[in-house]
Amino acid sequence: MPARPLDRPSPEAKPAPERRRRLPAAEAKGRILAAAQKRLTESGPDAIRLKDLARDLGISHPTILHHFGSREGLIEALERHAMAQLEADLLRPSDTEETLERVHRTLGDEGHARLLAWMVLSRREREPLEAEPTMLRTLAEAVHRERLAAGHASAAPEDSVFSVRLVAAAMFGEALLGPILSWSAGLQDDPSASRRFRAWLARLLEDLDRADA
Amino acid sequence: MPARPLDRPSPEAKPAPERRRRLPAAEAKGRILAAAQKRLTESGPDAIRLKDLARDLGISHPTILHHFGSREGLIEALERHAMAQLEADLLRPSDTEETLERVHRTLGDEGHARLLAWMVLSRREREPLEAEPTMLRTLAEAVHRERLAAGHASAAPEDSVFSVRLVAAAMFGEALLGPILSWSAGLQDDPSASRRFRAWLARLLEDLDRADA
DNA sequence: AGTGCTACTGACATTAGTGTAAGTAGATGG
DNA sequence: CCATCTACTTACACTAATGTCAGTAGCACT
Repeated sequence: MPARPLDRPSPEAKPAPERRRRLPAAEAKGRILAAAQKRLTESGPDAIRLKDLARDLGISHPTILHHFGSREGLIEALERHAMAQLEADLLRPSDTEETLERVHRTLGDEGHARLLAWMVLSRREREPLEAEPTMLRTLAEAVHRERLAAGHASAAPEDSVFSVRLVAAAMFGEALLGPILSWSAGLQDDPSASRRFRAWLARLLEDLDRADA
Repeated sequence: MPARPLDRPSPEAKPAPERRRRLPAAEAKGRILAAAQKRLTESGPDAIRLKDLARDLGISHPTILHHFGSREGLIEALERHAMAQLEADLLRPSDTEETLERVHRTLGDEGHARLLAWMVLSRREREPLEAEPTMLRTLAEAVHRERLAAGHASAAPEDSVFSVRLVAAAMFGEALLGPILSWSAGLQDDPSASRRFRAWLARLLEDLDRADA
């Protein structure tokens, strides 16, 4: 039986005609982005292959190209998407320890640290991440106001900036290297080590808020 | 004139016979690893392409395969090489601020943070980095001894572990995200911001060493 | 000098990955 | 109910990357 490549695949042969589903563009893009992010955070930088991604979603790979133009376009959309999500996740205020836990969830379990790291690594030539959010500034200002309100007389604005910077860098490093750090510190498989560390850090930060240097 | 593909490329046509150089295997491997590391830290994860690497070195790409068996073999060798180098760089003791500066140089300027991040990202399935060094443990023990020696009565061993962990995570994060953090904090292009931050952190750590909680 | 070992090379096979062309079919508005 | 728009598909073209093969040549040893 000769194949008729471009015709519809002979309806009488296929048991289930498998009615094709057609999503609105925004919805399709969203699903593709989510799947790409999952692949990236779970399996690393080399895991975003159009065909694999398409297979995950049960679609064909040109569909992805249809929505994003090119692989590069997908990557850019993914970066914008991830940065927006990260910013939204981080800018909800709460008390110190709870904030650290939330940041840890966002950065660690949800894979935003891996995503961010990958973005930084694959960015060639120092071109800045477009539309850089000014999260840290916002946070630092909030911290500074709190310190003043708490009667911390000698609080310098730069101290607050540095505190926030320390937390950001440390939580990012902890999210990426956590298991390695635990191992390297000799606490082989103590899953609570990371949480105790965050609690310890929260206390340290609260001391900083109060201390009158 | 018919080509004679497999013969030597017709000596009378080549102006300079360009005498071939032959290195001892260890030396050749070392050069290849160094070039691979340079590419990785400068241009990101996708930059280790055998042909490009070979061109950098003025050799042919099968030479790399000859020495490392496969691209994967090269990657593994690169990881071992980098971890050994990192450990050697970090385990030389000195005073707090100087240590931070040295760690920053190693992690930042020399690109070990990028390398480490890439190793973590591309590691599939949580397989541990083989031969994990116990750097942090060693450092934490040193810190703890110093605290006791300085008369810090209530020093708990875990506090030292956490201090070291904080520094490790923070310096790693700072090395990778430094410019982004500066930007995000509103200090656009102040190149000394990162150094002032490290000095601030060094003072904080020294306070921790002395504080009697 | 000759011989053996192996670092190294050019040419090629293979595969995998991005992107294109052309056509199919689901939804929506008239 | 028809026309149009576009999400989506299959088949294919092209490129680039890893890896193989057979052969070349530098270097050490006798």
